[in-house]
Amino acid sequence: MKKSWLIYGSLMGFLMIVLEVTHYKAFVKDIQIELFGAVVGILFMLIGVWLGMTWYKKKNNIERYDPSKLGLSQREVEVLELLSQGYSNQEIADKLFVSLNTIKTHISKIYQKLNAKRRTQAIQKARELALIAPSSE
Amino acid sequence: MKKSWLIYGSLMGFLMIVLEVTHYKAFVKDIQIELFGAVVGILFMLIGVWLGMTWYKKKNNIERYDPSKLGLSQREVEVLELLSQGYSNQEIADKLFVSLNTIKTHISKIYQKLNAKRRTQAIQKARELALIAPSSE
DNA sequence: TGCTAAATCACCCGAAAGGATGAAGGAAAA
DNA sequence: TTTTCCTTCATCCTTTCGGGTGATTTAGCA
Repeated sequence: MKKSWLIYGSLMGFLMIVLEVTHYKAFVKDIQIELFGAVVGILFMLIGVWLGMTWYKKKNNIERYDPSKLGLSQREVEVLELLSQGYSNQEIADKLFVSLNTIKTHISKIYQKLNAKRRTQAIQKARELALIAPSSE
Repeated sequence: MKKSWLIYGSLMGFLMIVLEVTHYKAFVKDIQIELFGAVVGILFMLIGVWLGMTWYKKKNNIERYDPSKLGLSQREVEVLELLSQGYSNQEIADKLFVSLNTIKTHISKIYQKLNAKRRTQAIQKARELALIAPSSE
């Protein structure tokens, strides 16, 4: 996080200098403003592309969390796994030999801990955090 | 593929106009060239970030099963994608600028075609068939 | 040009899911 | 031995989902 901002800052600083130089040259040598705009545009576009790719890469390279670091208990992970496999609450309850209410309680806590509002969102987050099998079937 | 280029093209066209206007104003009202450069830079930076993320996303997308082989329409795949990203029907409707009922209809057909009973099951099956991104954000 | 599929939207109704809250037994830790 | 957490279960209530059905418009195809 901090590192990317350092790089970003450095680049911005560097660009300011470049802009200054370009700016004066543009004035002194009477270079057309369109060319100036084009150069600036291309430069920033390139930086933008690089930044975009870097950020996206980082975003998708989240470290695999230990379920316990999120406060998820074994049972909750178990439920989460079945949840992500497309089972209904009732089916999960049957599989784990507990009541429907129990499953609902577990799932409620899973939502809190994963900061999810829906089961599909919980699946999504669990997948991002690699809490569940990559493409479990 | 073609769609992204359309968007890109449109944006470029739009920006050309913006640049033209900015350009003339810069001349007429004697706005400083630094401001012009900054505006151009920020605009292209934004586009660049967007492009970078989009391209990187595409690059990392494994080939997907042909949705048409399952009889899934483009729109249905689109809905399926959002579905798998954890959005509620209402949210999907808002994102696609259609009514909730429309989304429900789409989803019903998706279930039929994927032979799913629940949205979580649809996600599961779509993932198995690689109809959707492996770990789409 | 009539047929078909896609996309859109609506209404009704029951099922499933989710939120809030409380409670109780047991195990582990402080 | 308190305290804390996990697991279990419950009730009440609201929201979301999903099934069924039907309708309209538009675009492509035969």
